[in-house]
Amino acid sequence: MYEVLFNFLSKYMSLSEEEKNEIISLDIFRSVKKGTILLKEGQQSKDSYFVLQGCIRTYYVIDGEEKTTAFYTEMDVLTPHCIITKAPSEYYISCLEDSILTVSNSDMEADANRRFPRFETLCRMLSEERLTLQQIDFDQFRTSSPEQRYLNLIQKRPDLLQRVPQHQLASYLGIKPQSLSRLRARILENSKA
Amino acid sequence: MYEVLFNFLSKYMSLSEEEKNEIISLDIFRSVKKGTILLKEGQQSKDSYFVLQGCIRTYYVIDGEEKTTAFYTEMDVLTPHCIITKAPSEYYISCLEDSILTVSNSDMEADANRRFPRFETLCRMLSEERLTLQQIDFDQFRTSSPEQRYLNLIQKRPDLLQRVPQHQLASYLGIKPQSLSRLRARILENSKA
DNA sequence: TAAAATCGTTCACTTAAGTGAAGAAATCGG
DNA sequence: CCGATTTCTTCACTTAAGTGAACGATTTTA
Repeated sequence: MYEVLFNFLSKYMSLSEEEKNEIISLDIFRSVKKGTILLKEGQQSKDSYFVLQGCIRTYYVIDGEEKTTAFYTEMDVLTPHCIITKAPSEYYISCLEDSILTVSNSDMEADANRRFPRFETLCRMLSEERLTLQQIDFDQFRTSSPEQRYLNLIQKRPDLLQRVPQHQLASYLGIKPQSLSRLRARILENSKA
Repeated sequence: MYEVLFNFLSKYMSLSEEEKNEIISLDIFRSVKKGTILLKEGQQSKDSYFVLQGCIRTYYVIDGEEKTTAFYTEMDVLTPHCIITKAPSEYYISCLEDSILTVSNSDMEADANRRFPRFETLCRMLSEERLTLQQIDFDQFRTSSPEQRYLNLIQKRPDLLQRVPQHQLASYLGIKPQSLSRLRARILENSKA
């Protein structure tokens, strides 16, 4: 299990055995059942998640409707907004599948940053990279139609189509479930003709 | 001029006179005329920008049409995607108004990160904060209609309505200029009735 | 300052998304 | 294994965005 984590980290830096042991000693793995709510609207939390296996999602409840805004799968890091904004959470985090996560407290991270410059470098690089990749996603979302977004999703994250209910994908694409259903029928129709 | 920069940085950490002098010695200020293209599609660059005064924007050219995806105004930092992706730029960066920027090379930043742990901490905090704020923006964009996005823009960045041409705002809102024009007329109509 | 380019609005028409309802299919829970 | 819920699709209708064109109004620039 640690191998998956170390393998991920090795993309950014090589770790000494000592450092690996230090990480292991933190005992941060957690198994989470499908349906578990990790964070509720209004709550505050200091926990960040790294997905080793499975899928978690964030969603808002607006006028009684769930609006899914992100899916986190293998090798993704989720740091709840409320940790940065220091305000109660505006959204929910829930577990879409039985998952294995690492859970790290922001105090632990601050401590690690203080003690290991290399850890801080890793965090800086990771968040700079995430920021840019997300900007690219946002740009793409802004500049394309729902249909293009859907076709793009098929290319970029085909696994989501298999593991996520359609109505959750719909709000992720910025439309209603009925529209996604219609849009899919339209695409199928056009590819036939 | 340095005061504006130091004032910004003081939100994150206090700087010693030595550190301030070090920054001054880098000589990174640059005055840029309206209309100047700072980066072209296909080019690579190592320069990042901090806006002290003025406004710059990023835009893609898709099917011959400009699609504006971001505006950077006072106290905003723009790190071009190509620095992180290490690929040619997919978009343009252009100067909307006569502006005063700081221009920093990514080699300089890497050097500063190596020499000053505090600088690296600052960069980590800034990019973690930017990442979260941008996620919130993206969530809001996903979960709202063009009209809601426009009303939201009036609240959040009223200055943009004054300083940016409408057709650039339109693509920023994910719609066509004609639709923005109509949408504005509709809002005005409704607020009268 | 005059010609050219850019910009914003409007119009008529087309296309696609939102809405509310209904029903079939799949999944879940006891 | 069966009933209940959830999920997905379809339909008819409404609303809003896309398209192409036209026309002033501004701004640019030569």
